[in-house]
Amino acid sequence: MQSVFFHIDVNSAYLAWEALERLAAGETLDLRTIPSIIGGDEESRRGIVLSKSLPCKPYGIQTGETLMSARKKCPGLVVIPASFDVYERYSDAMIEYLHQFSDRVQQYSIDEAFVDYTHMERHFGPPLAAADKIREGIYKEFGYTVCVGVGPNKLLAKMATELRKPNFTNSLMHHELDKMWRLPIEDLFMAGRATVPKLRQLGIQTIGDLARFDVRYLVPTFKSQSHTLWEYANGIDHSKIEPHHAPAKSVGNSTTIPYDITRYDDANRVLLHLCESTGKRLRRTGMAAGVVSIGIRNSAFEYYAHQRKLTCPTDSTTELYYHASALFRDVWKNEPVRQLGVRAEKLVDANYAQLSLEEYRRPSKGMSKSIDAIRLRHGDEAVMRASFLRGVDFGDIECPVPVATRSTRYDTTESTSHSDGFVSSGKKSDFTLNRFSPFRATGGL
DNA sequence: TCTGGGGTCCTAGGACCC
DNA sequence: TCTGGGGTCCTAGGACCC
Repeated sequence: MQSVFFHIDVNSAYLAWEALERLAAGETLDLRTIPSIIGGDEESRRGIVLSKSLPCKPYGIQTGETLMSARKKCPGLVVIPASFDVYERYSDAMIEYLHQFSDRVQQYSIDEAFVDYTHMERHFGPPLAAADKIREGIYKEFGYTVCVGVGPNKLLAKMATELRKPNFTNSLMHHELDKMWRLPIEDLFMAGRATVPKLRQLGIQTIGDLARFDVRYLVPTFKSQSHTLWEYANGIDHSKIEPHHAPAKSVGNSTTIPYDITRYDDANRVLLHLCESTGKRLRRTGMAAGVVSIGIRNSAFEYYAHQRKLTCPTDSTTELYYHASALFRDVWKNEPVRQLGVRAEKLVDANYAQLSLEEYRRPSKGMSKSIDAIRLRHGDEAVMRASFLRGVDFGDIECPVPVATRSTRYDTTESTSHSDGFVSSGKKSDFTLNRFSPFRATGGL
């Protein structure tokens, strides 16, 4: 029995979903009918184009280019900041819809999914007809267009989706491989920025060139990657649908600062903020970090990271911050910093995480949880760290602005020099969930 | 074009142990 | 002792994806 897979890819996902969300809220203008993009924060002036409407095409606006550059190309461009929580809702609805066609559905990213259609023909007809049914069904049900790729495996289904856009069904079966072989090598899945120049060096220009290449001559350059690349070029892929997203192996947050940070204290406050959001996500998912890492990008866009294994896993903001700050102190080269990141890695179940004696003595863990609870009820700004009260403007970082008149101070009894008091501001605001990506973005499919 | 923010996986070298 | 080899852990860095 020949396997059949579908790959579903939402056309201009963020923009389409944003447009629909606004129409549903009563707006009359459909963003899809004017030159518009979903991009970063306008004020930080460092955003990029994440998604664009079809009318952007004549202006040559590309996904990934800076907002400034896009604006130059099209002065009347409408720029909308991304609302990932909204897009996740639309994404989840689509996944649920797809389940009527097969119980083997894999959410691959926020706007892509795989469906294993093997053995399902008697329910919904031949693959191409079923693929059209999905494409038209999604449009009827939700009002946006998708491309559907049909292939004998996930790789070819995904490659098929790219053949014609938007709103098409394409097939790429084994006997149709020449459709893919004609494409330039950079169109191959896993042939990225670093790999493509090396392949070209070997005289490989198209996917077909790579398919015919003697794999032995790839090994010196690409090592273990050689066989994967060669197999992909030949349409070979044995990966299975993974219907349940695997538990996250790491969580983290990073941010680009609107101006380059040059002071140690400013960097620390950004780190603290990042530790708060990371810690909150850990606690919400019941995980604890066995490794803490920080990432630094300097004004020359060079990136370096540092990590540290913890003697005992933690989900406490204060502990994350203690380590993040120490790591930063260890490696910062005293150069202007434009981006900072904090990651929690080697995640373990917090319930099984071994607690050190020190942890027992500290109130920090319980306190982090209490603060989460207060914020859940009264908003993020209901409780804030005293160190934020100076109210430095971090632009796109949601740095709480002090509004406290009557404040209550909670002191921690921690012995670390990095502890911060918390201040209750009494201000109420809606609680917004931190963006959480349940999706796998792996090296493979 | 001067570049966001979320991830995963692989490799290689050094430390350390037997 | 001037000298082996294998295994594992830790860390840094690079590559890819959306």
